[in-house]
Amino acid sequence: MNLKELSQNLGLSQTTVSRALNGYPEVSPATRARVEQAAKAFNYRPSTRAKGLATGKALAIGHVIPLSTKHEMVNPIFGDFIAGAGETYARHGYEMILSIVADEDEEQVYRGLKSRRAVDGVIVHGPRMNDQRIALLHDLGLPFAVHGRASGCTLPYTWLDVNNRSAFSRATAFLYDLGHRRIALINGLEVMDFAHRRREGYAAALTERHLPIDPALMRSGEMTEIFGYRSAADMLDSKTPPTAILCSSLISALGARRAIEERGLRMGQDISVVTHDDALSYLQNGGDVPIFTATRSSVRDAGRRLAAMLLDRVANPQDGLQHQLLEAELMVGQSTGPAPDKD
Amino acid sequence: MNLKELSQNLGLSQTTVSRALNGYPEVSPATRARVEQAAKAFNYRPSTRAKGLATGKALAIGHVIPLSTKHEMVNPIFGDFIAGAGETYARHGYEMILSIVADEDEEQVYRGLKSRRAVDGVIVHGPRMNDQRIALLHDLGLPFAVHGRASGCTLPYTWLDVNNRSAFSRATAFLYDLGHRRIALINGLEVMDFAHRRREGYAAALTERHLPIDPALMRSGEMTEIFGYRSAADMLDSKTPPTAILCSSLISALGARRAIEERGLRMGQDISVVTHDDALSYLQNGGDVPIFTATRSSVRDAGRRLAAMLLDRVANPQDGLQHQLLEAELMVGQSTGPAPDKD
DNA sequence: AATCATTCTCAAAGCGCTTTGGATGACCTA
DNA sequence: TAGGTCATCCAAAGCGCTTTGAGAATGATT
Repeated sequence: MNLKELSQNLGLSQTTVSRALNGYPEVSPATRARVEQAAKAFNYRPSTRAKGLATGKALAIGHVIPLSTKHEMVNPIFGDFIAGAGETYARHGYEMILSIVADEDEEQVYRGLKSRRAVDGVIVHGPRMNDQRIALLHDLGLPFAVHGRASGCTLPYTWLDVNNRSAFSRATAFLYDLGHRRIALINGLEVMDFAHRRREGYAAALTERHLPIDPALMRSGEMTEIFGYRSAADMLDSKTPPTAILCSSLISALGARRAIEERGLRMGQDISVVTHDDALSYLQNGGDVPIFTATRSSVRDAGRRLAAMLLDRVANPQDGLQHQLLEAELMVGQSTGPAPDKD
Repeated sequence: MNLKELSQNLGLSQTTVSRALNGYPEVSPATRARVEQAAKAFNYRPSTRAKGLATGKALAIGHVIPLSTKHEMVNPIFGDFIAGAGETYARHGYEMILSIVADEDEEQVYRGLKSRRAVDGVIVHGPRMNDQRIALLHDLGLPFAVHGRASGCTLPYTWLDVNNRSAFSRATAFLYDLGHRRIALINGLEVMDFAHRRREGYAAALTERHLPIDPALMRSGEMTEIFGYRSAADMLDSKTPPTAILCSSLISALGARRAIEERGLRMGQDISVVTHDDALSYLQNGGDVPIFTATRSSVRDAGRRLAAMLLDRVANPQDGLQHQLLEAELMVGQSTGPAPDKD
């Protein structure tokens, strides 16, 4: 069923039917009702392509997901983020177009989306330090919004980020207050902006408290279970092991816990662990009482919000750029406790 | 830059330029080269929408991801599956359109994709037993391909599946051969077809070996870490604990391992564990030597293949339906060993 | 009864592409 | 020279929608 058939069916012109369906005022309520009813009955929906051609809008938002080139790894948080964004798009009649792409092809993908006029805007995932994508999108004139920020980029842009710096500095302070003095950091890849900020927060909190920044207590890598395990095992086996560990992800925290328990240590007593928790649907941090003490911020909620910000930008390009900085909650669970006595 | 501008620029008609770009024979090689060069120089790409309108193809494939209604959970395997499918689409100039949707809205989403002519076909994720989506898509006349199968559906359809039944029956046999007689199953939700088949394979292997099927040794639920932990803990604490555990996912296997180690048991000696491993990029089963003995099948590869099958179906609707049944590898790792002596 | 404002409705153009059905020469053949 | 083939290229229609610029119909006003 297309517009033509529908309008013939109703004995009206295409114009009238189109206007009735799109809420224009120059249609009588009676006619509008009749049209809407028929549209429903015939399950009529305007062709996205035709509508897009006519209006010049694509009614679609692109998500370009970078593939970590090293391990061809898809960041596991993106499922939840996208679920959140999808909710927003569904509500606004937008489609989500997904490209998963290796770093070296990214520029071509953005250019393609632009020149094929396939999307009205894009979401930038996983920003790195000095991310060149921001300048590229600026040049292309393609509206975009960034999930996170890119330290070192001077250009203004729309973003939504968790306050990673403050989250990790608070977590470090929390451990300090429990008496911990050797606090380790098992971080994500520090070319990623979020990981860089987390380290800054961690380091700042240590420095404020006149604690040394010890490279032996810092690890950075892709946040897998095995990376968490190896990093923790390695540090725990050293001559001066940490009494507390700060993890960048629940997945690597699971690995850290394994290393801890494997050594006969009890998490929350012998060793404290704090992790960041993205509140992923398939990786819940325990039930009512969290297992891990965590800095928590829902990535799904971030998806909802950032998508809304981008749609807003697309609809009102003249408005100023929006930013949202979300504070993570520090939730105390069973994985932290006072530092054990030294002796 | 659009076709009109490009052709004016070249002093050719739109027809010729279009033909040159689309590989039609009635264009001289010289002209074609000139056109291609200019297209590259101006970074011209035909508008997807206009092309779609003119050809009647959408040049897009829809992926409808069901949201597990209970916990609003996005299946963690879908990231890798989609990465694989995306590779195929990129190679063929197709776009991927994603909808993440709660069960109750699924029908509307499929109808919408069809009536808006937004996609040429869809991939069905996470088929359940007697899945009604298959009949729906059949009725709608929307080409589709299923990742998995739906037991109970009599209609023919294109699918790609891991041989879950044989994988789990082989894994069970493997444990039996090691001397295990009390083998537990920590399965996914058994409304999901894959989980159903895994249980069948498990049960069949037990029955063949004249072992009883003990409901006390079987758990079914969403495959989270905590579910694996609780299920394993529960069974290990019973009067007659299992000596081996079969897990449906690496994530729940991690939980099971935690329960095992928490009880001072050694995995691979006191308790054996076999898990299914989807070879997810962010959840690797150890390095060179797998940690878990596992039935392994790359879900990313499945994405690549199924996408290719669907594109083939879209391009050649008259051809017969394709099916692919992949056998999982049984990889022996460190988590299995002979059953401990009874005495 | 004539005029005007107000609703409501319509025909047709246009969005950027593909594709049909020629048209135009150039080059042979007889 | 006329007729026939090719090899190239083109004008225009059409895909399904929105939107412009008007045209009828209605009712109110003079």
